[in-house]
Amino acid sequence: MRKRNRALVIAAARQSGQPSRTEIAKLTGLSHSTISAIASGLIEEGTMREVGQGDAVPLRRGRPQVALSLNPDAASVVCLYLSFNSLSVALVDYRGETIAIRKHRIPTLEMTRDELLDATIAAVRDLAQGQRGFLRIACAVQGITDSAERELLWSPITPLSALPFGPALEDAFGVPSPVQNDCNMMAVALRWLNPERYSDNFIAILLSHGIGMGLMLNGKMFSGTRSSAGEFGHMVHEPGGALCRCGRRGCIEAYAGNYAIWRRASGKGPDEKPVVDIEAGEMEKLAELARREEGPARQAFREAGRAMGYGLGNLFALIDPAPVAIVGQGTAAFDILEPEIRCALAETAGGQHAEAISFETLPSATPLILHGAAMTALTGLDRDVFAPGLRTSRQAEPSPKERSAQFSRMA
Amino acid sequence: MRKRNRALVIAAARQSGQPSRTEIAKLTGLSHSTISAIASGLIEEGTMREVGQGDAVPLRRGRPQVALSLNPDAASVVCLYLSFNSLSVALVDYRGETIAIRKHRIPTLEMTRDELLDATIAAVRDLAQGQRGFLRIACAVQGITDSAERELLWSPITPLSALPFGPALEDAFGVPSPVQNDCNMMAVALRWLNPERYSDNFIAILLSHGIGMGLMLNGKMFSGTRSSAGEFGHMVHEPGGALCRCGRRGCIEAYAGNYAIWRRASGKGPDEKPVVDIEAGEMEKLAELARREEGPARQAFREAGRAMGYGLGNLFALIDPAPVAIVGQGTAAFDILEPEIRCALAETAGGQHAEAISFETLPSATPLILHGAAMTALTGLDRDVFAPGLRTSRQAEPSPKERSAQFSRMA
DNA sequence: TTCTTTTTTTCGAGGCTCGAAAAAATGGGC
DNA sequence: GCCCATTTTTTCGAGCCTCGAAAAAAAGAA
Repeated sequence: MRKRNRALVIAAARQSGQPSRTEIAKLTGLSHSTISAIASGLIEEGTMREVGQGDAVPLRRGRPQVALSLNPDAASVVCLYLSFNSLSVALVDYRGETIAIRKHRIPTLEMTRDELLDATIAAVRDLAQGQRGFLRIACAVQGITDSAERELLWSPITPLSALPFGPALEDAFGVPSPVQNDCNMMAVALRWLNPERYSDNFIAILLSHGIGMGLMLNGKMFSGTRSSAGEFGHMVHEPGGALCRCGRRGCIEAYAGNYAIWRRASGKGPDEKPVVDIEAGEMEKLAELARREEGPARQAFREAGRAMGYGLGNLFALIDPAPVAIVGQGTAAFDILEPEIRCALAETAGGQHAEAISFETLPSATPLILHGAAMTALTGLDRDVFAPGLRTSRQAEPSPKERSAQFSRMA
Repeated sequence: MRKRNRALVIAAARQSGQPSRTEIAKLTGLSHSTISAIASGLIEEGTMREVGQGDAVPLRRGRPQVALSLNPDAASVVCLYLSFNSLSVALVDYRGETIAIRKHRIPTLEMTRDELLDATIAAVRDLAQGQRGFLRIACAVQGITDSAERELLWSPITPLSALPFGPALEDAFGVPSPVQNDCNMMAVALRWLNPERYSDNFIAILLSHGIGMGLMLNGKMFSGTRSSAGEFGHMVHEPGGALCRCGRRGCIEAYAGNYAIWRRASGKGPDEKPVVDIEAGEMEKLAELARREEGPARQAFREAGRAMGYGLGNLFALIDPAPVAIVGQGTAAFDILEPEIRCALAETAGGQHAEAISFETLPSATPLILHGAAMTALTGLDRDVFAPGLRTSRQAEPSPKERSAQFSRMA
């Protein structure tokens, strides 16, 4: 009970930055006395800090509020993002501020299993050198991860499969190191950055060489039952259709991924093997061409939009319209895609209110993904370290407790 | 806190029928003292009852366990199921045992708004006449309901829309009367009947004239954000394809619903307007024909299976394989459909482990739906009446509490 | 009849939250 | 410059709740 409320207070502080005790009381709905007790506990153990007047000096009568803040030195975490030819790492303090950030270019496609694992370990070691010990690593990766958040099951960035980043990092640094899908991290970040718009149900789509998606349902990240990642890009748009990077046919990605648009715009057939990478500039040129005149480029974007529109329609048929965030390099051409998307959407069951569906575009994905990973790591830390005992889901518990959980879910 | 544990105890009792205090303690994970206190409270207020030795007389030493049971007279609820030309009502006691059940044949397609509402009211009145007052009505309907569970937004059983069954029943009987999708009720029932197989993530598909689906995700019924009902049947299988009952084209239902199979098997074109109803015997004849020889009937079932397979594949691409229950008249031909479904599934991203996906068929839907509605009503009763104060989601609360909820979701 | 065993109840300790009241810290007005 | 009004924060006691230990109850076994 206390644990839950501690967690509540920490979450409130993390969200609002420098709240006073009174603000926390309002935010959490707990009484002033309770907040006072919890806050003094947190301060005493060094999790929180009083930081004087905060920013705004209120010119009101009465005892001034004293701003609280999570103690940046209470802990730090490392977050990293592994994508095609790129590895980003960041060190983040307990408040969520980035202390250091670094980006490495590595040839992921050609690297062996051990080279990939060692590269991530080296990147973390390099970043954290001389820093006080961090307590957790959050690893965001492009591709499908397992639901235990231990390894990368499959990824377009490497021909290898089942890469155990989680155990490797845990062995190297001795701290919990969950591995999660990059698009899920995007969704987590969006929720922190704009809780008004992105609250309990929304969709984050990453548009670049391939297509990924993160789904927030009922206020929780939805990761499937076994593996993670809603494979929106690999829903079938046309049974038996264009060749996809995944080897199957007719996937949405095989129409709307960069490689697909490029393939179509270059007049190549839908059976042509997808190319590995396309420069952002190249895509921009295609978009420019499509904006200027009728032709294969415009047609390519049209088909891309159509595939996405039907896919979204199918998604909405299942889960109902919700705010959509479109993230990544592909947003640069979203002005061309959007009319086609809406047009296809309107033809589907999910698109009944197609015009009401709201898209937001965010061009840069990496900062978002790192931020999501950081928040995931920090809330994990809160759960495990600063307010333990709450929801120890994966702990080996005696069956009574599990049963209890089952009943509480039913009730 | 007490409220939560009371709810836990009630849920445990409802699930296991006649548990002793010791069993409840095991099941809920609470201590014996707590159970003792809660149980005596529940018994005193008449919610629970001691029922002596229960069924099995244990031939062990020691003080014998005394079996508890929910008091059947503590309350009763009415559940009803409105489907094409049919209205079923049942009166259920607080234990969940059916006291009375009745089925009416009504021409839903031709009835006016008021006739439909009055028919449901009359059916409830007729059933409950002379019985002690019931405390809740649960209304399962074929079609799309709103997320507030007030009305039937759209349904294949009537050309009318936005039928306010909830308010109408509440006005007539003065008790809460949520309206929910029939397939969701199926899913709820499956979870009660077979929690081993149907636990936190599974899919219930109703196969008959049309196609419906209920989705259990993360242990909760997933109903979209605005309306309810995962419209699996109206996901697009072939963009611009066969004409569907809903007026759109290419929906899964337009290939796999009874009317679609019948249309294809009779050699009619995919643009032919769907017929309103087909006798079960007629469908059985078609299935027989398809089993016997190559021809349009077999081809029709093939295409039906293919549409379902791709649809399931797309679904699994998003939410990962989970147990599937296939319910309703259409299961009679599932032996013909299954190979095709698996074959199409294997071509999709969601079908990577197609052979591992498990289907269970249950021919009769109505009892399942009524049972689900009954359980929904009873757990609603538990929440509102027998353990109030827990999660009063829709109550007008001061914003602090809502905020609090927001934070707790983030943490 | 007495002993064992098992279930259920009782009792007291320890936590937790909350409301009310007190204490602290400031601006405003004279 | 002093006192009052106002607002925030802390303190204190009441009231719940859960739990463990011990006691009581209710059988079978010897």
